[in-house]
Amino acid sequence: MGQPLYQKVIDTIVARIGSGELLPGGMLPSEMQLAAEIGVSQGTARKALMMLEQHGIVRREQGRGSFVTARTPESSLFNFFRLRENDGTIIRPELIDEQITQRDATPIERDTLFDKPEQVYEIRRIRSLKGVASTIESAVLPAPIFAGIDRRAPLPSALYILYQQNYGCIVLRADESINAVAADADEARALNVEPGAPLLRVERLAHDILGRPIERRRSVYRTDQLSYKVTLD
Amino acid sequence: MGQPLYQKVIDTIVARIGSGELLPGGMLPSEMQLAAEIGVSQGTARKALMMLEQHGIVRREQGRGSFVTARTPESSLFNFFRLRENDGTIIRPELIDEQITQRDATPIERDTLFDKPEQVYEIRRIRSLKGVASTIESAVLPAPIFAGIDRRAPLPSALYILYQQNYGCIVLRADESINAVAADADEARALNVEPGAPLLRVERLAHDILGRPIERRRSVYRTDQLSYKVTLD
DNA sequence: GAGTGGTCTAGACCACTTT
DNA sequence: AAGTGGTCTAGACCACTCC
Repeated sequence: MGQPLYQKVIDTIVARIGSGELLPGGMLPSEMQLAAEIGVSQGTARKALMMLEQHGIVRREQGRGSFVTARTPESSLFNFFRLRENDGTIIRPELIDEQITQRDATPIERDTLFDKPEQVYEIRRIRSLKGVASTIESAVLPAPIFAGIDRRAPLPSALYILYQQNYGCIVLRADESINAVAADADEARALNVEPGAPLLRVERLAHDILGRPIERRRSVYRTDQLSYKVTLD
Repeated sequence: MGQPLYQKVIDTIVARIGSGELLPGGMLPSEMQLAAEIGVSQGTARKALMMLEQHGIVRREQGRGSFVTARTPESSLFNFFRLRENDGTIIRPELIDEQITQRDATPIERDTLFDKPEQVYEIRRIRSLKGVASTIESAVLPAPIFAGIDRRAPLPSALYILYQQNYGCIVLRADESINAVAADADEARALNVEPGAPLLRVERLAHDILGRPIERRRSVYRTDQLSYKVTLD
């Protein structure tokens, strides 16, 4: 055997999720069923399920079963939206403005997004926090994967739920690059600050359950009242 | 049994590390030895060791053994120092200036640091990246735990190695709160930027292997050439 | 009561490192 | 050759959920 048997179990389950055979929130076969199907022992199926749980791909509940991780609007939004009150309280963003366009991919977009798309959708949004316009976001998606997303406006606040429910893309990881920048004229107007005021710029590349880079996002935040909070380990 | 047996194994090992009986980098007993010592099966000792490995507390190597995680200057520094080149390359900071003082703890320091210390050490440093003064840092430590650290100046660039090797504190987790701020007069002078220029302010609370909050740190970074990079999942 | 995952054991064989 | 961790199996009992 070139690879461990539990890896075969993992691959099988991830493939079934990716193909839509297993839906987010849906129940997986039990340890015994999986073991019998794939031809391994119950302990090996168990190890695979535990590893999938560690990766956040499945959730296991004693007495009930194993389920494909369904990111709720709450968990999905706040796992990747890190702005918090200074005491750590979560805040619900509210949509102020939204534009969706389809256009040619820039060279860097084509090179960094999955499958090197020639066309992308760009979702531009301005959202408020606690009644104050606080975020400007631009999300860029490969058009082949998210076909027709421009006809779904207005989009929900939690985009990743939309990706999951309508396009089968479960976002599990995002790499972010953070800088302090001075507000330009457009940003100052949209966020109601002075030009040159310090803003937090966050550039993100989000990956789905198969590790495919499926979204580039650039966000600009006011952080005079709120903070970006993260844990390192 | 109120708690799982593997938890007993974990607690035993963590206690031995915390007490100095097991040193960072040192070898742990084998799975069989641990099982015999604590009175569990080899599989249970194995599970405990694997969980400790996931938490980054031990490292396991096939054919060699299990070892207490020794954070090298490289891994320790760059796991918690997130400034990178825009392409992700790591950068080695160099010390420009350092001051260590002992003083009364502020109320918030006393309340958030381990054991509510009345006295703290404060380490103020300015460091350069790629030849440009880029970071101002202030680390605040409980004096009872870090007794005499003020006599160790000049300190190494990787403070967490010092904490580990001389005070038995292995830093494994840090909660950070990030804001974009405008440079004040002092910061502008130290970092050679205009007053009001955007800077990244990072406030950190670092916890050791026992979960004790042992350092408050406030850093201010220039991010015009570099970026703070982090992965969310 | 039936089915699920959680814990624990005992043993086997393999791959790797060290002596 | 001896010792280590890595994989895999088979089986037991428990705690929990659902019917």
